[in-house]
This record gives sequence, structure tokens and C-alpha cells, in this order.
Amino acid sequence: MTTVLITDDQPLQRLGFRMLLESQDDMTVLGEAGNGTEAIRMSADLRPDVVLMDIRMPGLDGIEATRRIIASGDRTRVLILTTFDLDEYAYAGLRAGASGFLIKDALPEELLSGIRAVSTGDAVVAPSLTRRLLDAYVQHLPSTAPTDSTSLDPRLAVLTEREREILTVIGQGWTNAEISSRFHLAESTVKTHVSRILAKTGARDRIQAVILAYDTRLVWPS
Amino acid sequence: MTTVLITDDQPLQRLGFRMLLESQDDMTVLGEAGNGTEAIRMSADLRPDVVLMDIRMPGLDGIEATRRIIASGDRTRVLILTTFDLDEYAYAGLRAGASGFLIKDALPEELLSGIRAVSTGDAVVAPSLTRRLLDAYVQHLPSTAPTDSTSLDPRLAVLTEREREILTVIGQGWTNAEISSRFHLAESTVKTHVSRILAKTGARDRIQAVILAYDTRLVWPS
DNA sequence: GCCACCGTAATACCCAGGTACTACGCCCTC
DNA sequence: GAGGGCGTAGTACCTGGGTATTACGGTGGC
Repeated sequence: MTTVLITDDQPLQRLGFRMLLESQDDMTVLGEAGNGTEAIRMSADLRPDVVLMDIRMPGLDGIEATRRIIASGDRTRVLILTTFDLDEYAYAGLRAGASGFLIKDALPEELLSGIRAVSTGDAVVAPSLTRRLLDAYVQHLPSTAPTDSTSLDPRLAVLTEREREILTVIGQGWTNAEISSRFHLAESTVKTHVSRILAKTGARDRIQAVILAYDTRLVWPS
Repeated sequence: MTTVLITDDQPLQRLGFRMLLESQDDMTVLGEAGNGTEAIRMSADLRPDVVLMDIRMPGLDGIEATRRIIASGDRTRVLILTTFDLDEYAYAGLRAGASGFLIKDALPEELLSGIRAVSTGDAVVAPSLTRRLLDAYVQHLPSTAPTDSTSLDPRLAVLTEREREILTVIGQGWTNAEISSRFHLAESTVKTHVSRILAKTGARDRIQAVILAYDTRLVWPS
């Protein structure tokens, strides 16, 4: 039996969670907290297996509450629920010791399996955030075959020299008109180049091409 | 419609996956490969959105196959399926560029939602592995808090919180349609936000906004 | 009580960007 | 010398992005 404490400043949201959890015969909702202070107190009193933690709350927010619950030494795990997957506080939540974070509009089954995973000591992260997490992790892995920084990124290898030249200025934000005038080309030629670049790299539009230019270090943030 | 290539040396296992995927009306199985070499060839021919990749296969294994598929530059994503969550090769798979790995005895729904997540560029990792990933990530976080909102770039200071949120995803290449659907907003609302962001920051179009997002470190090259 | 700002939303309109297709001269290779 | 890749160029067409304008409920300040 997994015991849960629900923390959210919106009563309706809490009700929704409670309904969902109570419908499972392996879960019990021990209580509901409306802000961080309450969450800390109730967590100490009730010793739930898992605290569902909203971040944005009046008074003490979810991050600080998480930090204190973890610091208390109880075995309680904290699962953070963010409204948007971009919530910058989510990362702060990780540092505070949360066992995971999910997005509030996740499917009910995802939330439930997330709670079960967390209660057994595993961690869960919303898919859209996992990507960044994974990238950061891979970046720090000792590489078996260190990449030669002078060699060209494989994603650009398919391009001709001219195309890479043009991709570079696309990455710098030039419009087709600007490219055509500064390169002394017809705009139709520029379009042909751009189309070929997109087709070869798999970028769906020039925005993705700009991002590719940054990722492959063709251009750098200034 | 998500197109999938199934790679596994066991025909019965492949059949199981195929049955599951074909039962979904948003998924199509383009083919089945029995080893790494086949997987590479079929992936190049069929250009699936996602390759389900077994690791242990006779001949060319799943890791090397993953590496080559990613290196090909196609937009194909690779989702590795391991038999045991401790499979040490799983980490090698990450380095090879896989978008995620799951354990074969995962629930059908977990596999399906994993495929959907991966197909849209997100990443997925089995909960029992996420824990390690997360620990490693937190350990490597720069000691200078990355989410220090007090030292916001002046160019972004004019923006509201919501606008910065949206600028971030613009920087990640989302289209207005994607923003509207993932944020649960009308597209007209998104357009309003975008227009205001451009007006406030002086960016002439969303391309310049992407560049601004990089320059202000709202987003990072991966 | 009023005003300003914010987030939401709709409508109508225009244009840069992107696709699809064709074409042609140049250079290199087999 | 035939073929292929490359850089150039044109035309026709369609769509997503951006502008302009208006509107409305909520919130916070004065």
C-alpha cells in the first residue's frame, strides 16, 4: 500500500488527484496540503511514502518544501508536478532532492505509474524533460571514442561546401532576400539551396536549420 | 502517423511487438529486422520515425547499429529495449545517440507512450534507470545556480514571465501550432504572444527570436 | 472605484518561406 | 563523350508566420 500526501494550492486540483488515487486499491491519500508550510508539517506527522508536490503555491513554495522534507531524513519521496514542462523551477526541484517530476496534464496512468515508481525508490521524469537530462548526462560521460573537434559534424557531412556556407548565414538569421543580395544570387537560387539543405539535414523549416547550425557549432551564441 | 521499424533477433518477440503496435491506429510497422545490419539497411530505405532496437543480436549488435543510424543524419529516432535493467550496454546505447531505453517487460502502454514520446523528439528512460541518470545529472550541475532569475539578461527583462516561457520554446523550434497544442492555448493567442515578444525585443521575426534565445542563454546548443 | 497590465482570444489580411518541377552550363570522372 | 554532381535560375503554388485591431475577464495598485 502506497501512502500519498497531496500538495496543491488549488482545491479542485487536489480533488482531482484524490479521486484518481483513491480509485486505486494500492494507494491511500493520507491528506491534502494547500501550501509548502502545511506540506512540511503534514509530511512530518503522517510520514507518507510519496508527497505529490505542486511548485507554485502562495507562501512557502514547492521547492523549499521539498528541500526541507528531504532534509528531515524521513524516507518520504517527493514527486514534483509542474504545470509546464519548461518550468524553470523544475531543475531547482531536482537539486532539492525530488525523486522526479511530471507534467500535470500527463495521462492518469502515467501519474499512477510515476507514483509507484517513486515509492519504490525509482525516479521518473516527464519525457519532454528527459531529453535535456539525458543530453546533459551524455555530455559528461567519459567518451569511448573522443570526437575530433576539428572534424565535421556528421549531420553536416551530407552538405556541399556552398550549402554549409548558406546554412551558416541562415544560422545568423539572414532572410532569403539578404542572402541573395549579399551573395549576388537570384532569390530563386537561394530558395533552391535552402530547400536542398532542409531536405538533406531533415530540418523541417529554417528555424530547425538555425538550431542545427547552433548544435553543430556552425555558429555560436554571442 | 508514427512509423516504426522493429529490430529483434527473436521472431516471436517481433511478432509480439508488431501485434501491439498494429493495434494502435496512429502507428504503422514498416518492417522487421533480425540483426543490426538489416536494421541499418532497412532504416535507410524505409526512413521510419522510430526504430525499436534490441541490443543483443547475432552479427552486428544494437549499439553499433544505433550509432550508424544516428550518424546517417536521418531524422529517425532509436528506442532501445533491454532485457534487464542492469544491462550495461544500455549506457553505451545512450552514447550512441539513442533517444531512450525501456525494459522489455514494461507494460504495453508504457512502450506505446514511449514510442510516441520518442517520435516527437522527447526522450524516455525506464524508471529504474532514471534514478541513476538523475543522480549523475544533479552531481554535474554547475554550482552556480543556472536558474538564477535575478540576473536576467536585460533584453529579456521587458518580457513577462509567460512571454519568456514562450520565447524559450520558440528557441527550441516549436511552431505556433505546437505551442498552442502543448500549452493548451488557441493559436491566435500564441500569435498575440509572439507578436508582443517580437515587438518588445526588437526581433524582426521568429528567427531572430531564436537567435536571441541562444544569445541570452534561454536555450543552449545541445 | 478606477486604471493599467496581463493572459486569453478572434478576425482579416499580407508576405516570406518552402515545395515541386524544370533547366542549363561547368567540371570531373569513368 | 556520356553521365553525374554542383551551382545557378525560373515558375507556379500553398502555408505558416506576422500584423493590426478589437475584446474581455482577472488582478493589483492607487
